[in-house]
Amino acid sequence: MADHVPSDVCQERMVHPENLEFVRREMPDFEVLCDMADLFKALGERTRVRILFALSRTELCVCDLTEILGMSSSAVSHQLRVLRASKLVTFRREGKNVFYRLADDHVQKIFEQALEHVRE
Amino acid sequence: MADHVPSDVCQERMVHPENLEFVRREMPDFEVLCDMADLFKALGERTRVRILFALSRTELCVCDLTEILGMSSSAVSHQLRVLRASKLVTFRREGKNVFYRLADDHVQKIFEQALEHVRE
DNA sequence: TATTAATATGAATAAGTGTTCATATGAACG
DNA sequence: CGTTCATATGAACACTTATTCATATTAATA
Repeated sequence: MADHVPSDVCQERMVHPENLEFVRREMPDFEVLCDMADLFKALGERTRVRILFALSRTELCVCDLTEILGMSSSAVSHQLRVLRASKLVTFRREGKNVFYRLADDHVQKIFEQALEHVRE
Repeated sequence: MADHVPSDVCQERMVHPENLEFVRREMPDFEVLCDMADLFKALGERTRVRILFALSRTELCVCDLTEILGMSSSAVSHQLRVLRASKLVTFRREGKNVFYRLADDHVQKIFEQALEHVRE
């Protein structure tokens, strides 16, 4: 009967301590994980995915994007703001137009994996 | 003065038609893009990123996850539900425990790219 | 300078989402 | 069978967010 008597420490739950330690050792910092979540949050929206996919083909001005998406320039502009904040796009001004492009090619690679996952 | 007279079609905006056509030709279907957005939406949350990172190291039961995250089992369970719905995790039952693991390794590759993007 | 086109932004509203709390299910075990 | 532990789920609340509308900015141009 003695074999289920708790040790000096309280029994708690039936966890797997070796797993806990292993995982804790390898987990990135909480902040880094939050930054990643924020990045995915920026990617996790219909309009923004469509914008990014369009920009993955070629540089485009806001006006082009409104045509491609069939949305108001205000709505597009608000979403571009989010993408700018996440450093997913950069832009340059040329006269009255502002041209947007992808900030780097991480997005493309992430999209490739996501496409594969979706198409299974 | 005749050179800015509209043609038979109304003038609309100063878009770049060659870009529009090029992008439209290459864009995946709207549905596919929505599925991708939903995938990123599932990835775009602190708790879920932490869960997935933990599972990327080893299979874990819900109880282990509550310990690692320092959260209630209810909160964890609700998030696992979302991850299940997005087919990001699978699970198997073993007695009273339910063990979760990543559904495939797309997530790992996506995480690698995201980490690189965050660390720049 | 006044006007117009392209883009940006603030406020407001409607829809979505994460956690907690209470409760339910499901399995082992006395 | 009744209890206990592990997990799941429904409802509610607080919080976030995407779009629209109105308005501001910025640049070209008459």
